[in-house]
Amino acid sequence: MPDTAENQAKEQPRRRQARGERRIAQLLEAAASVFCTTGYTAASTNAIAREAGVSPGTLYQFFPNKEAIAIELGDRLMHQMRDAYGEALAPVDPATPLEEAVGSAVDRFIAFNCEHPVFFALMHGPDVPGRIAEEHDALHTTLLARVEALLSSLLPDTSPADLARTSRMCLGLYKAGLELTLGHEGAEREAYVQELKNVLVRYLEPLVGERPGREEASSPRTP
Amino acid sequence: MPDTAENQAKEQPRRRQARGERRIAQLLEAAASVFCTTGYTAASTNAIAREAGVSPGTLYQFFPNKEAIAIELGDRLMHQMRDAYGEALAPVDPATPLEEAVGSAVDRFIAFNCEHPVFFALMHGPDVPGRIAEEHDALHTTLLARVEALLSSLLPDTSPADLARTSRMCLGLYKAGLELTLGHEGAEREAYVQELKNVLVRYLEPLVGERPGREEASSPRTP
DNA sequence: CCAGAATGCGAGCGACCTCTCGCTTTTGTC
DNA sequence: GACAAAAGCGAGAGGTCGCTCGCATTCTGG
Repeated sequence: MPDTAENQAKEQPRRRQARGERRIAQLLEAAASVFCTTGYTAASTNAIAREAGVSPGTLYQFFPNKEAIAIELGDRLMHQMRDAYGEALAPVDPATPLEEAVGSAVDRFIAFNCEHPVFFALMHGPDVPGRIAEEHDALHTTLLARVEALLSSLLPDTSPADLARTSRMCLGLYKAGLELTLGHEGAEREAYVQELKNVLVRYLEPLVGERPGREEASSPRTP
Repeated sequence: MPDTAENQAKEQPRRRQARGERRIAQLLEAAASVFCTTGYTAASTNAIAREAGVSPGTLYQFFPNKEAIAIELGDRLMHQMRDAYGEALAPVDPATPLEEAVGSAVDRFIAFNCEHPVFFALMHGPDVPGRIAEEHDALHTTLLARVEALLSSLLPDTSPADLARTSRMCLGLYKAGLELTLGHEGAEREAYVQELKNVLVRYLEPLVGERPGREEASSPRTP
């Protein structure tokens, strides 16, 4: 199969110059900024082009439509996340204290979301259409599976239904804590992160309390 | 001041016939349905009129603009909520067990939101413009103040900053639990309500543990 | 019963948004 | 330097949506 014109739907639609790659990065950055402040639907392609300092026509030189911008942005973020924190929830040494497991997982994901606030904006808005919602669902399912795996190793004797419910609950609590965390800066942000950890640990502690080799540790506030 | 034409901006803009009141209720019901399925911004006034079985012109006979529909809907819901559950968070007998206080407050608000899913759609979407966001903020502030008052009576010796943070956290957790609850039906819904109560109680328990006349009660799962 | 107000209609106006198209300018290659 | 491909432009086509306006119909008070 020769690399003719009709092969353009796969991988490399056409040859890009270095300038083009730079423009793409620039446009994605601009899109991230606009999506963050206005959300996906309210963000106009003209506004994204203006933010990037190019004409609307130039934007459509590199993206077939508005949705593709969000898709590409989401894909790149997903890759970055997998590269940086792919193992965040994977290793589940049953001997790890609950505080430590929860704390490190929360820290990793909070850090990523603080560095890339678009991620939350894209994955949280109820206004995203088709394809992006699919990405959202895929991510949610992946995360849910990870959490479920982690919890099932911590809570071996729990029914699948309870496990699924508890996992969803943990994800929901994390999302709520993330929203509060992103809404604050500096020391206050740190405090919210700590509160989120407290919530999760205290929620899960009674469920794993029967595990061998664990002592009771209850610190009412952060020491 | 006579009740002339220029007095129409207050209270009763003009005289309504019974048919008009019926149409208004009908339009609001249709709007609630459309808002629920598509969100506020994506909901078109033509779609609302179609859902109500009237022409677009008729809709604008009763509402000056799209925003006013949401405002009126929000106002009516707020009134219903105040009438039905206004006292839900108010009475704070310090002798009340934490489980009971949290449980009844959660039950009341969950019940209201289950009966009126529009409420969540209107108050949750990040796409709502100006005035509705104000209503949202007002409600949030009110609820926050109530929670803060309730917690301050349970936790007398806590700094105002910690109190505010804990209150916000509780509200955020409630919102997360509400979303999960609304996403399920029947027995599963009940289970999520119970999990939400567990989360809140376990989160707050260590903070009120020093209160006199309380015994430790830790039930790993719902009995 | 009738005058005037309230209700009801639906084509269509203006604003905005996504995306296109013909064109010029820049870049890489021989 | 010549030439093709890529990058860049911006007016505007085509479409949707909020909302209006002129006119027809139904109600209500005197």
